[in-house]
Amino acid sequence: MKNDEIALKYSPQDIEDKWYSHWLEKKYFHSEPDDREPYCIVMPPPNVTGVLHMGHMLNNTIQDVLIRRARMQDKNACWVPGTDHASIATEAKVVAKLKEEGIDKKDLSREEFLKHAWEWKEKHGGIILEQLKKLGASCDWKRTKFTMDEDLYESVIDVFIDLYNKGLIYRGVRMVNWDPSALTAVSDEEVIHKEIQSKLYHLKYPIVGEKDAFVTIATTRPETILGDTAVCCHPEDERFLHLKGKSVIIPLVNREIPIIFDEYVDREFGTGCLKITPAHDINDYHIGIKHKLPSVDIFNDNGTINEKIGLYAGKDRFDVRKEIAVDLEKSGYLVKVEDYVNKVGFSERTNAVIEPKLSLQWFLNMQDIAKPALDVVMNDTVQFHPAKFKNTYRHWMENVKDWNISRQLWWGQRIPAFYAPNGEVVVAKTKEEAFEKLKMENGELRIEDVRQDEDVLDTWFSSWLWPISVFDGIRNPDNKDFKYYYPTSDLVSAPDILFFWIARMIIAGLEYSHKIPFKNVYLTGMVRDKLGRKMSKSLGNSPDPLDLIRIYGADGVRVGMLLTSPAGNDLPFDETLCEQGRNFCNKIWNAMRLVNGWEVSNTIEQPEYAKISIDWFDAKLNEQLAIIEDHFAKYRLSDALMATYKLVWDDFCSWYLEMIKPAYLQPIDSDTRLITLSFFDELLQLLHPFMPFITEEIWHILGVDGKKFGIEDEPDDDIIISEFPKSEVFDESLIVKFEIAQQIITEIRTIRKEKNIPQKDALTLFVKKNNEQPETLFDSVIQKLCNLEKLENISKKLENASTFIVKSTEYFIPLGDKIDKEAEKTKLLSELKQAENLLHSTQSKLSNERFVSSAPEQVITLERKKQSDAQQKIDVINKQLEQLN
RNA sequence: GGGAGCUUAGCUCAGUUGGUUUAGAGCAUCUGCCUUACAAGCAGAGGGUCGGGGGUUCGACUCCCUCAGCUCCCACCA
Repeated sequence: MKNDEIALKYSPQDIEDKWYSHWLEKKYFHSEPDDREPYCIVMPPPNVTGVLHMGHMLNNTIQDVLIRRARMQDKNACWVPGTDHASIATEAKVVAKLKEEGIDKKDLSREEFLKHAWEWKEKHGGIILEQLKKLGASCDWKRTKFTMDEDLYESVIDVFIDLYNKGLIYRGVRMVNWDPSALTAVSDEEVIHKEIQSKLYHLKYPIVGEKDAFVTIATTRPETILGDTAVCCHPEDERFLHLKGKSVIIPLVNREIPIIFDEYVDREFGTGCLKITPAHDINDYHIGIKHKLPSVDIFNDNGTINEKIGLYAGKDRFDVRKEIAVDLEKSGYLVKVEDYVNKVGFSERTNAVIEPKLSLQWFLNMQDIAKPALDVVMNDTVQFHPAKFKNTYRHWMENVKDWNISRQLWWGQRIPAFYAPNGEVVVAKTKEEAFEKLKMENGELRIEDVRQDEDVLDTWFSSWLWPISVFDGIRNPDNKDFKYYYPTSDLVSAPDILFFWIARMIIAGLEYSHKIPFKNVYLTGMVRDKLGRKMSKSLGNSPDPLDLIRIYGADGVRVGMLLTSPAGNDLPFDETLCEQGRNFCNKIWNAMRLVNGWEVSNTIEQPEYAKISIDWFDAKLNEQLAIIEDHFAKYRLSDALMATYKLVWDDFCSWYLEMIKPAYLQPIDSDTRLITLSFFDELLQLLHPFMPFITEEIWHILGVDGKKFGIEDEPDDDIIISEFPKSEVFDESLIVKFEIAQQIITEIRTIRKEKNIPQKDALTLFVKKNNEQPETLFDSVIQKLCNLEKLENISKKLENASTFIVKSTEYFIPLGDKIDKEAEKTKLLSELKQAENLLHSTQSKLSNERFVSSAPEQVITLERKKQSDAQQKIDVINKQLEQLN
């Protein structure tokens, strides 16, 4: 393609869809087992009804970088995408949608409701996966899975039955976290405790048989007095010992309840006297059991007061709290109200205030199966990046509680437990199987009387099998895919689901495959806004990722996401990051336009400056490749990107291309052009995992290897499947020598700027060697970049010249009357001061006997070198100063 | 109430087992340039007593103690 057909600026819109379809067409994303080394990532399945947010962007960009790089390293890369049925969240959405249509879930049968839910899933499910394509995600879409797919569903049921048969799953009445909005129990992990500004109500309970005598209790939840069954004091609290054996009357309710004594009570807190409501508080529940108290449940499932007591029936718990406070005050039972901060549990999914509730649920005993999962993380069989999360993980695993796995919902895997009318329960895969089992106990039983449990399983009870079940490894562990891809390589996730998901996947992996599910866990941070707030829909502080892609291009956004997000660190997101990414795209684009526009000459000789520039960049490239490899090995993707960014922008564009580019309208020799194109190719390959679209486009504009080297029958491959660059041995001394040249060039540029000398006016540079041999290797480059008509060695100082010193070599640029002696003098004096400071510090070290005797040889040699360098520099500067005077 | 981690330039972060001249990077800032690849750019420059205090050491951003501030996780104190 000729340059006049190429846009002046990179325009991503034109090319992203083109290349994405091309990649799909060529089936580059699809993987089948073969004899290569597998590299596999299973995508953390987003909620099927979700839309793409910034967290997904970050997470999936990282996964795509890892997958694309592995693919280019000739591993068999497989990225399995999919979605999660997210039972609570999806069911809540479907219920809300039906409500809008005037349909109440209560009026629907289970089958009717599920029909609506599946319709909703078909309509909205998968939007998020389509959005990921815009980002460039190179997932194996043929392997897309859904946690309620038939095979995954069956795997969940099989696992439930197996765990039940092993005695690890049990059913029992426990105090659980009840979500009055979703109308289901949730696990401990699904409850988020937040500090809430609330009130502490002090209430008087009249003592039975004593006139005008009361005990005062303090509570944050006055509405629960309806369910009180005792008042409790500390057995050694002298203030209350006289109440032993007495009773009190619950205000308004007028029920008589005993005064009991228990060491649980904190004498210092509140009034030192506690009301006991066993049905609605976990502590009270335990005290209730201990003291054999009755339990009075006062709530309906939706958080309204039931009719048991006859007061406030049907009213919401929070309305009643206000109302009862007023009523208590009116009747004289309210002593005072204090402001008080306490922690309240909220439902992770619905944000409703959790109600502790006694109910019959299914639980998984975690104690024993968690142990091996703790070990594999602590001994780094599964590696966490960053490793600091090992601590958090250990703490949770060592204190793991039984997992409430039943949910009072319909959307999900239905619990395979079946009941006979007499209450007998069996766990079986089908109703028929259950019937057979039940019939052995009860010959009279008819299959119509067998009833399946109404509840479904926690969503995480299906996603904990994800890395296994996407390959059908539960039902069919000997299948080819499972044996090849599992254990997967890397998991990219966020710390907030460390327990929900990651820990449980490791547990399930060890229990059901006897292997770890993945070797590395990369934990990203949270995407936050500029003010440090978590991005959320309710705050409206989250940009629409697709808008960002439209504005900055997918590659620009990817770079923006990755630039400042080291593993485990939060990403303070700012659109200017995407701008930086877009600018980088443009920089690469323009470098392409330069290289692409050159006329080639087969006759001209390769200039000296080009030869040495090529040697230098080759060394620099390999040096940086080694560094980038190291960053990747340590999962430091931001650092890998930044190193690549600087290599491309600074070393390649700002230095190398300027060093070799021919004068305007002059042709370039073919050797230099070819080697430059191959450097460009390597850089594009290095960039490709981060910036897939622009690199594929430029790769094709510049022409693949075949065209470039005049070999027309080279296969016409795409960059996506080309080979990722590897570092080779390089000449480090070239890099060090060039650094000196860079200093000289910078000094000359500074002089040009200070003296206002345009680049087109040629200068002369004189070099006077002092103590060391000046480096001349890059003289041709210095001459070219600084537009020097002459570069000459001299043995005497030069008058009326601007000077600078690099190492201990003096450089002079004759400028005639442009020399400002005072300014030169000031410059020299400040340099002198620096050198003297350095000299002093080295001298004081070296004159310290204990330093000389105890520091290692190397350090002392270095210090001596510093000292002599400083001394030399001081001498040179002093001589120059003499001359100025 | 326990536990973990963090505090280095205006912002976001590097800084490997204490010793690489005067602690680095990107962005931002300032100055000068529309120099035919690129103003979404080029060139140059400034900016930090490494949170405070103490200690160990010949030597501390790095190790120890202490104080302060921030963050996260866990926990049934009304």
